[in-house]
Amino acid sequence: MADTGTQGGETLLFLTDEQLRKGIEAMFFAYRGFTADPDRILDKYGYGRAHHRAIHFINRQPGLTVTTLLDVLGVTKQSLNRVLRTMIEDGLVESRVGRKDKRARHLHLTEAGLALERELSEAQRARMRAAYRTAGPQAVAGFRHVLEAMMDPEIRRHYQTMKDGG
Amino acid sequence: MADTGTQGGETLLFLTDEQLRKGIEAMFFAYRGFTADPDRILDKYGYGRAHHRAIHFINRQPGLTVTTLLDVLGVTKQSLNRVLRTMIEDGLVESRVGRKDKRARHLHLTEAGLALERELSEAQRARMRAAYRTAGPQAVAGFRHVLEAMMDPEIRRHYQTMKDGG
DNA sequence: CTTGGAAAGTCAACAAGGCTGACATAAAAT
DNA sequence: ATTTTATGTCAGCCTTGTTGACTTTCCAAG
Repeated sequence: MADTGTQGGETLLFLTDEQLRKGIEAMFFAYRGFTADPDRILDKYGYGRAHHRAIHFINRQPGLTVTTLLDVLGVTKQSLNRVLRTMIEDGLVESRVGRKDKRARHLHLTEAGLALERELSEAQRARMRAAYRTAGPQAVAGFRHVLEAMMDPEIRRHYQTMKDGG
Repeated sequence: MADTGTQGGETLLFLTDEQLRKGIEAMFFAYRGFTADPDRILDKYGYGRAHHRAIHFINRQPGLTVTTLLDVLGVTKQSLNRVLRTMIEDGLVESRVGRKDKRARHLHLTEAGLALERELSEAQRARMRAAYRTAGPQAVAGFRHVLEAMMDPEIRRHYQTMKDGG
């Protein structure tokens, strides 16, 4: 392997403005690909990305409260409530009153919600899987490492918390 | 180094659904970080992400036509025209009638436009640079590799074209 | 020279999904 | 008893995406 390591000399080539610009464009274009497949599916059902994000995290952490979800998504409660309400009305999401704290609402996906989650995440994972396969395990490790370093510290907490199935 | 290579056995751990899910969340959270700094700057001037994207690609390829930009950004001309018009009125962007083909409009940043571009891209590159530095050159190569594999083929063309300063 | 069609721009209308502010209710905490 | 927290809701605003219809300009082919 070529030594692109960290010791000396012309070793920081990867930090040139041009390299950084390419990284920025890569993020922009890749994110488009990342959302393309789910967007098409969501469209069929009259939903949008906001619904997808909510579904994703409710599935990830069933029973989480509205406040927790708000925190993870980083939007206002009015904004979240709009998408949550439609999904509850449509029978994709169930909102259960807390046993201990009766103010809290715990969110769960219904069978229909789980079905949509699977359809969405299968499409998204298929693309991710293809990219991973093309790039190889070492690249995947690097990918994750850079993305993690790019997050805001507060957000990184959410990410890592869910690592172990918080 | 631990062998995470491609030969056999438990070697495809990185393709488990759980690993793929983590990659998906990493993209989501990292993209938030990626746009956070420019968003704050844009807000000061009353612009949005759409303006940033236009500025980025006009700077990248000065003199490009509206149609080309439309193609790169993947939005409708009505949508692009709205942000372009405000930036032309505000004196950030200049639209020059083509010499050969007088229908075509060639877009350039003015001094003011270049100044905003610098402000935006410096902020974005600073974050990128920090992430790159933390992760190291090998990780950066992997990062770029996975992102590239994640793009739609048609989009990847744009990306690679601009690699050499199209 | 006429005409077909591409490039660009504009107007109108609409939708998703962000935002703020104000306010209501229930329940927990002090 | 009072304050704080969690949730939900109403109203209104903004950005940025969409479609559809239409005009002007002008290159290029016939």
